[in-house]
Amino acid sequence: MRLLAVDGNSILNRAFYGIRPLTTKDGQYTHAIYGFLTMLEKIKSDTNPDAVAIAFDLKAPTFRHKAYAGYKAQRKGMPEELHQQLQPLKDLLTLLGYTLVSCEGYEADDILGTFATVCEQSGNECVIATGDRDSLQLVSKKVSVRLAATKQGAPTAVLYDENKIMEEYGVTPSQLIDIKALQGDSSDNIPGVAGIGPKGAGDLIRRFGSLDGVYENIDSEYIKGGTRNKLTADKDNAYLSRMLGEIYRSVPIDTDLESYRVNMTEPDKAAGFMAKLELFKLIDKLGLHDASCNIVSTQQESYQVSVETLDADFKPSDDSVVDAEFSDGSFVRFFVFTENKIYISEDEDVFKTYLKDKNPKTVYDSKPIYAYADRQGIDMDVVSFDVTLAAYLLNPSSSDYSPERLCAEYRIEEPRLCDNDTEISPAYGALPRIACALRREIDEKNQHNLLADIELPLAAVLARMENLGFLVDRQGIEQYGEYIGQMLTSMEQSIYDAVGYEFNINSPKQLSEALFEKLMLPAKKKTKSGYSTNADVLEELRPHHPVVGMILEYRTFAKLKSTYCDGLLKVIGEDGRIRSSFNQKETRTGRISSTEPNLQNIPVRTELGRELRKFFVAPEGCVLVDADYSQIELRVLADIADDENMRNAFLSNTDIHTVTASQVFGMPVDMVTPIMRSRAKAVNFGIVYGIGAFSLSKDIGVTNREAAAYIKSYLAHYSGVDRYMKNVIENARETGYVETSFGRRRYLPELTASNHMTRAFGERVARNMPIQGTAADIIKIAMVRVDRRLREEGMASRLVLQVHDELIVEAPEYEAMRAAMLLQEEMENAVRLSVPLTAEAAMGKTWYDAKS
DNA sequence: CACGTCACG
DNA sequence: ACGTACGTGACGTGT
Repeated sequence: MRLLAVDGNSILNRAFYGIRPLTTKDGQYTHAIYGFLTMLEKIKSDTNPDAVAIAFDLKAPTFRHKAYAGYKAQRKGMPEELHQQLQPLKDLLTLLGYTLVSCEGYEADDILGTFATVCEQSGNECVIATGDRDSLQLVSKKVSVRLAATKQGAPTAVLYDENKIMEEYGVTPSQLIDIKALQGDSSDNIPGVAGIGPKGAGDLIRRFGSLDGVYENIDSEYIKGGTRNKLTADKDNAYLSRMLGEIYRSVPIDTDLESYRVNMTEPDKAAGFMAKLELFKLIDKLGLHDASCNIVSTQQESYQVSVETLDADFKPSDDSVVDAEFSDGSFVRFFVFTENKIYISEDEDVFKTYLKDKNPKTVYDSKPIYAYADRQGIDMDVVSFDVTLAAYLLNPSSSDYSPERLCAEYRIEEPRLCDNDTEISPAYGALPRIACALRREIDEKNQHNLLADIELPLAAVLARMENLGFLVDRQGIEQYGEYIGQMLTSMEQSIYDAVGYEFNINSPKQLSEALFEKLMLPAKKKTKSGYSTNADVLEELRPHHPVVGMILEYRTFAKLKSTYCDGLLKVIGEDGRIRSSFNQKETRTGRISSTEPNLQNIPVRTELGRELRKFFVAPEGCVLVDADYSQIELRVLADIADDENMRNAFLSNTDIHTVTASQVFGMPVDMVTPIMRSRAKAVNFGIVYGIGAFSLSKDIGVTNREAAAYIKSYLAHYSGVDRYMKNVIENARETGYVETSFGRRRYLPELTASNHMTRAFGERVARNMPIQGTAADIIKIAMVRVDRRLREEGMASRLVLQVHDELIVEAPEYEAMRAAMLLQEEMENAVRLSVPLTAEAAMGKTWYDAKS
């Protein structure tokens, strides 16, 4: 038979460092477990073993059989993020039916060596799975090694047999031990012979066959004087190293291969265990998906739901959930999920009646339903519950709010569906239970108001904005694009001339060849795959060569052409309007995002780019009304941090950056120079983002030291902000999350990481999210109110776009002034903070003109 | 599909 | 000793 012998610790290590970190909601790391099992599956499918043994080291200190006290004593303990995955992995492997092998005083590779020997002697085959090349010495006719590695997240396992080793090293497997005896291995504390490296050691062993052979021929003409002296001086070390490097092969373990057959007795438990670790992909991969639902609800009886056609009107019961299916915006069918039944109906009139009904509605996903109602001219009430929005509030870091995922996450059983002649997934049958669980958790976390007063009504507003779209001037964009295109062609030529040959300027790879190899410009910053050519770097290089400026200009033009001209032209509707999607469940801070196209990043900072906004227009007889908050994030900060100085700055209505400059530089407001103001402005931004002196110094071009002094002075003068920044992190460490003034949460497992970078990132997020998130809450409230008032007051003006601190309304000329007043009023009064909120409104025929 | 780059708040 | 501000989305290149 064929035994697969796995070096558990080695594979776990490879998985841990080879895959990007992943945690459950509460911060338990799981990526090494995930990586281990995908690797194991990969090797199993490559080798098709009859039995599997998984070897683990026992707890340190493991001195194995060698009487060498220093051996591995300096090896660092494993990081906490890895350690916390070890026991769960072992438990899971056991549940999956694998036999684990450990032995006091021996390391995993000794156990592998023992299996290799036993198989060899009994005429069985042994495949060793490890990430450690040391085990290559075990290879023989009957024993092969699968060397595990992760290539960009995907597991690979290269086969090493005798031929492959000869090909790669030019020696036999056992000669590898002799090579290592000479070259040593600092990571394993194997000394070797000082001054002999991999090359020398390989040459010697290939020539003389073994360590003994080398020393027998120590005086031969083939060994040069210098090498001879080194070998003689370290002879004892060489033989000690040989002993240390040789894997032990007689560990007292069960060597009856029959007892290592894989035997999973409780697949349900195994799947449940993985569900707890939120390793849902893995459950699928191991073919355990259905089973998982049965265990995750251990207390409940397995239940079934029947699927029926809805044949009459219905009054949805309190605990039913509705979902609807549309195709190109047209109604297809809708579902009513109750505890025991799923009703399906293709009757559009029944659905419309339901929408018009005043009963409370619990739906799976409300936005498409609002959008449909809006298109049908149905004035439907705000729903009372939306499953996906509730799930988003409970964990905005998730990227999947499907019923399948929610079932697994909230340990809710997926029912068995009877008479199911639709393609609907069984998890939908659990929607009533999911909704029930989410309601309870929303209440527990005090997020009911956030859901009911902000997110639920906002979904309807977004749906209407999506339906309406933003009118554009197609011809204008086309002409602008043609001009940009002509400019690009001529710039392209100038760049080729300046560099001396033609290449693809859009390729960072080819561009860096041109700049750093052909033109020999000094490279400043590296990326993963080469030298960076980003705008910061090019800006520094500008004085070195005239082509650099041309490339920078080329880049801005290329961006305008591809993303904005070509990109926008592709998505203009037949009626000349562009309809973006607004995603309410995307960001971890509570902002909304805009896609296909993204209308939240239309250029504004440079004049040429800003011109594009002239093609975002109001229809005949209408104008655009645009209002944006002034310094909303800093006002929120002043409020949240309860900082008296900053509050007073806003109360006195003086320019915040000027006030900050006067605080930081210690001088009266009227002595502040433009340079000081602009530096203070950068500090204000930096503070909101979680600041570091290094980045600040780079941003404003002062020394690290000066930047640090600015920050210090800032925090000394804004002591409330200083206090807040300290408190918010401390709090987040205790509770595991941060939250906005309105109770929107973000969990921060990063704060417990042992990696400095990761933890520092967590801390910056902790400082930033409550600020950015509260600002997001505020403008959402404003949107709900603006939309409500426009409709209640019978006005024809409508919201068309939100850009984080800016709202745009399309208004008939006759009511434009009124819309502008309404907009500004609702934005400023959306909430009451300890500082005033101000919004500036302006109007014009185009977005360009309507920006104040 | 990942990466580098760059557009916005 | 490490790498360097928060949050997004789209495009082109290259594996």
